[in-house]
Amino acid sequence: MFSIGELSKRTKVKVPTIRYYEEMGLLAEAERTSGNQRRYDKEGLERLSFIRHARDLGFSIEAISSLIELQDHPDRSCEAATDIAVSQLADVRAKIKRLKLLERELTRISKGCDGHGVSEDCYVLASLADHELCEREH
Amino acid sequence: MFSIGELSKRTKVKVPTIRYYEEMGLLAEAERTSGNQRRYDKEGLERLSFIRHARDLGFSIEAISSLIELQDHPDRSCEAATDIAVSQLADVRAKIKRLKLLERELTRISKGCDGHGVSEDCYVLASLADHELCEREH
DNA sequence: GTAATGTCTCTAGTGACTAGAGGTTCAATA
DNA sequence: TATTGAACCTCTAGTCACTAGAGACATTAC
Repeated sequence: MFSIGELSKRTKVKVPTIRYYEEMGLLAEAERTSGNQRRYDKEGLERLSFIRHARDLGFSIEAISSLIELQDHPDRSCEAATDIAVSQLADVRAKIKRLKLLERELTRISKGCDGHGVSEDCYVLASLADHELCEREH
Repeated sequence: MFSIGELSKRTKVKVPTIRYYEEMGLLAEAERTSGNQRRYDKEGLERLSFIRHARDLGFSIEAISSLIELQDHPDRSCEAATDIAVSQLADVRAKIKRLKLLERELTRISKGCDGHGVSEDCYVLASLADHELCEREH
């Protein structure tokens, strides 16, 4: 059994975040010492690692809730889990797509001014003021 | 002179968002009718278009504030403006990089399970539980 | 026994909005 | 001119996933 600080060190999840996950129902309520401090075991550690990893991959708290629910019922179909992963993947791909358009536009805009002039003639400011100056929709 | 609803239509920025921008100091306080309703002119329209475009490109409210400050002083050096744009570009590139790693990992994970089994054997869930199953850091 | 560190709960703040309540004003029609 | 209905006003609170800080209590090392 170890403290919340120890759990934090092992999982690299900050202490207040652990408490937050408990409040959100992602982590079961921890056992307490006689002095009301939380104590964790291997199971708590594994669950938090799971959450941490899923968060790192960009899953929402809600999605992680569903995944944990499935984990707790090993006999259920895992269709929902793959659905969540696939939708998360689609999300990531959409974000990449959009960011690439932005990158293109920002690169163009940045190159338009070397920063040595005055604001009145700045291509960066002009570009932002006038969408027409953009190469394409973004 | 036109109403906030009209401004909203022309810029595609929602009405409460316009009020929010005013509160944040991005938009000057609008003139009011005798009945206390906001009225805008061409200048307000142009400024909001500027904000909208910058937000679309992912600039933060704070960054936009600085850009507007520069816009209002046409004689100042525009170095700060190009700095902001360049740093925004770096930001976008960093995000793309990270998302590509995620995409790779999520693709691999998604392919590992067709969703027809039970949760106990699900590769998606196993991957999330065990970071070691990942190809690389993400 | 004491001191330092860790932990507790609670409230409030972050960014960029969005939603809703309850009331007022405007513009178009009868 | 009177009425209606849409648009507008302010204010508060909610979103997401935390993060920060205050003030009090517990644990651990010496």
